[in-house]
This record gives sequence, structure tokens and C-alpha cells, in this order.
Amino acid sequence: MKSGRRYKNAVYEQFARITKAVASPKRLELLDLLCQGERTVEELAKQAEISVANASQHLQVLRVARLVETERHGVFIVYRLAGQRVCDFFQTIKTLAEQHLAEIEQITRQYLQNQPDLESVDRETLRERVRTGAVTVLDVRPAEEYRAGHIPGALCVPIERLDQYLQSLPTEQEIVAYCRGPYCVLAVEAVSKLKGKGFLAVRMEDGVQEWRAQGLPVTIGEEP
Amino acid sequence: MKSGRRYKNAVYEQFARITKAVASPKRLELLDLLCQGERTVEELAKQAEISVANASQHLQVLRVARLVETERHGVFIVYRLAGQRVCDFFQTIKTLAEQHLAEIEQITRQYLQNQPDLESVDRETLRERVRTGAVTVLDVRPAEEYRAGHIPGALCVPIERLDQYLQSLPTEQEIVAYCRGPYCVLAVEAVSKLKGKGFLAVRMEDGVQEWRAQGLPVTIGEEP
DNA sequence: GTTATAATCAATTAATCAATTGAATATCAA
DNA sequence: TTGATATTCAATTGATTAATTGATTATAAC
Repeated sequence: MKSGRRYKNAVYEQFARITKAVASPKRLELLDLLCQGERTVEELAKQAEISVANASQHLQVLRVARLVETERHGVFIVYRLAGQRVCDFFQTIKTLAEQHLAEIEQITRQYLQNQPDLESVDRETLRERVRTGAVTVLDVRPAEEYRAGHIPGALCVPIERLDQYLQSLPTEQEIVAYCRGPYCVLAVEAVSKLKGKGFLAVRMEDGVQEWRAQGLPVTIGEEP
Repeated sequence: MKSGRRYKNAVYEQFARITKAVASPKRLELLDLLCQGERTVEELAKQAEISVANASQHLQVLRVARLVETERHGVFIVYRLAGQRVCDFFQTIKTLAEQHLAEIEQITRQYLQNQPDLESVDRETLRERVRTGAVTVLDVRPAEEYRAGHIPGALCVPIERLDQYLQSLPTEQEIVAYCRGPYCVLAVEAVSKLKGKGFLAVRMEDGVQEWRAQGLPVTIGEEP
């Protein structure tokens, strides 16, 4: 075999290390979670709804491909993305899939149809209403994701603690809930619960990644 | 299982259709070739050095993932990328691999070391020298790729026809050869041959994709 | 030291995938 | 219609891969 061919094979083999690492639905879900912020193996396993051993194995595949890195914090091992570029890469995959695979829109439509009447609000409208204080925005992701970055003015109301916040929420003013983006179901569930309790709740499809990608501001840490 | 989980699984499954399609070195090579321009199955098979049947199968995997599309031209079937976005996606993979996998640089260095002393010239220098006419630029890719887009002022000299052009090339002036980019070996081979014949030849690492990505102009069709 | 917890490792199974071969299909031209 | 060519299909092989299970390692608290 010519040396040129051997070289080419070696190079494409390296490229494929990256693509093979992301060629699994579960690993894509783990990457998606890690785009929202760093996490321990246990948290990742729980949120992706797989066993810890299985999550550990998937994470190591991602690590060997240098897409994620780890750090030991006492008895925990924290995984995080190996850079913003990896998050961008995941967003690219997402966008490509959305634009090339009509099935995704279909699956989403089907899912949303099975949810009780669910309006949603777009970015621009929301931003204007937040600015004028005409709306209450809830970030229903886990608190650590909120701290890693949230939409300015949003309240940190993790979905599992939504019940505790119910009495402090306005009953007349509109409430907008968002989570990790269009394929995350937290906001859908939050809105469903809020509407059941008589609130005026709508969902925003975008997550922080989409918001940031539009060049819109993101607040890091706690709200003042 | 909750409907939220079923929905998530379905969505990530769709994302993975894209990533599984690119999770093979050979399919990445085919995509790389298609980034340079459309081609028939036979041409792709020949350039990737695999059997036609094998190429056909790989191409169909890419087609099912909607990354490429086909058109029948008589007895030929022409494959092309399903949009500029797919080319960008491939470039993203390439960049990510280059930046995260030190092995690639190592492999490249090793390959170039085995080639007889091979200088290379960067984009900016080349552009300036082309502008002032101080250099002859050769595009050593196949003619159809040249027509699909080439660096302004470059001559179309496919490597397999290089011999025929030898007498019309300047012997005193510097000659710069380029091909599909840093991992393509055509320019390396062309420079090697030219230097063997006594020409002042150097290689430019960038291909048209890299050139274009810098916002530099690209000429489509034949030179005037 | 002992214990509890987080994470990884090792071994297994079923499933999926890459490449090869030879046959089948589609188009065009004689 | 027949023959030639480009491509795809179908069946087979060997190689990877995902998920599960139970055992093992590493750390911190007692």
C-alpha cells in the first residue's frame, strides 16, 4: 500500500474517533446534559435514566475521544466538557438533525399533542416582556444548571421543588417556563402542572444554549 | 416508562442517525471528497480506494441520514452533499479532531518527515505573491473539483496530467501546489515530482475549503 | 482498621456493523 | 431485443458495540 494511503487512513481513523464517540443516543444525551454544566457520574446516570455502570462506560468513551474531562472531588468524580467547542459541536449535530430529519419535528409535534393545550412563546416576545416586567420567568432546570447560566431575570425553580414555590407565584400575571431547550421535557411538565393549579403558564422552547447562540445575554451565578 | 422518557429517547435516536452515519473513517473520507464537489459512485470508490459495492453501501448510509443526495445522469448516479451545512459539519469534525487529538499532528508530522524536504507556504504569503504575479499556483486536484471552485489565478493541473504540463511551467519562478487541504496528499506528491525535475516547488497546506473559510475569494468554473 | 459510598473494571450476551462476493436491476446504444 | 456498463441488492463472514451483572478499587467518615 502506498504511504499516501496509509497516511490518509490514519487521519480519517482519528477523525472517526470523535464521530464514533458521539454515535450513540445515550452518549449524545450525556453530552447534552454536560452542555448545561458539569456533573457527577451518579447525577448523569440518574438524569439519563441509565445504570451508573453504563453511564460510567459511556463517559469513558467520551473521555477517550477527549470530548469530556474529569476531576476528582473527594469521593465524587465530576465530568465536564473538554471545552466550549464541544458544546458547539453538539449544537451543530442538533441543528443538522433538525434541519435534515423531518422525523424530529414529527416526533416533537406528536409528543406536544399528547400534552394538554400547551402554548409557547418565542424568544423575542419573551425578552420584551421580561424587560417590561410583564411576565415571570421560571428556569425549571436543576439549581446547578441555573447557576451555570440562566436567562436574566429568571427565577430558579427546579421542577422537583415547584410545589414549594406555588404560593409565591403570581396568579394573574403570565408565567413563562423554560428548561434545556426544545427537546427537554422539564418545562412541558412544569407548565402542565402550573396550568392544572390555575396559573397562566406558557412554555418557551429555547434553552440557555439557544438563547446564548442568538447573542442574547446570560446571567451566571445567583440573581442579585 | 414515562412519555417524557420515550420522547427523549426518540429524539436522541434521531440525532444519532446523523452521528452514526459519520462514525466510519471511510464515510468521512467520502464526505471529504464530496465537500470538493459532486461525483459518481465509481469516482468516489476509486478515490477512496474501496470497491464500488462497498462505496455504494457507505453512500447509502449517508443518504439515509440525509447527508447526501443523488441524481441520475443517464447510466451514472451522481452523489452530492445535501447542502453547504453538511460540508460545514464535516469541517467542524475535522477542526475538533485536530484540536483535541494530538495524535493527528503527530501522524502528519511523521508522514511529512518521510517526504523529501518539503517547504510549505501559508495563505497570506501566497495571496500576496499571486497578486503581484510572483508565483505560479497549481491546483492539482481533478479537473471537476477545480471547476467546482479554485483559488483565483490557479492553473488546473490534475496530478495525473502533471507530466504533460511540465514544459509549460516556469523553471525560474516559484511554483506553489495545493490540493484538498492539509490531509490530502496530492500536493505533496506533485511538489515531490516537480522538485525531482528541478522546479522550485512548494506546497500550500490549505485547500479550497480552508481558503473559503477565511473569507478569501474562490473562482468557480474555468479561468478566463 | 472498619465501613459506606462513588466509580470503575471484567466478563457475558445479544445486537449491530464493515467488507466481500456474486447476483440482480436499470439505462443506454447498437 | 441484445449487450455493455453503472449501481444496487442479498447473503455471508468476522469484528465491534451496548447493556447487564457482579466484583473491585478509591476515598472519606467513623
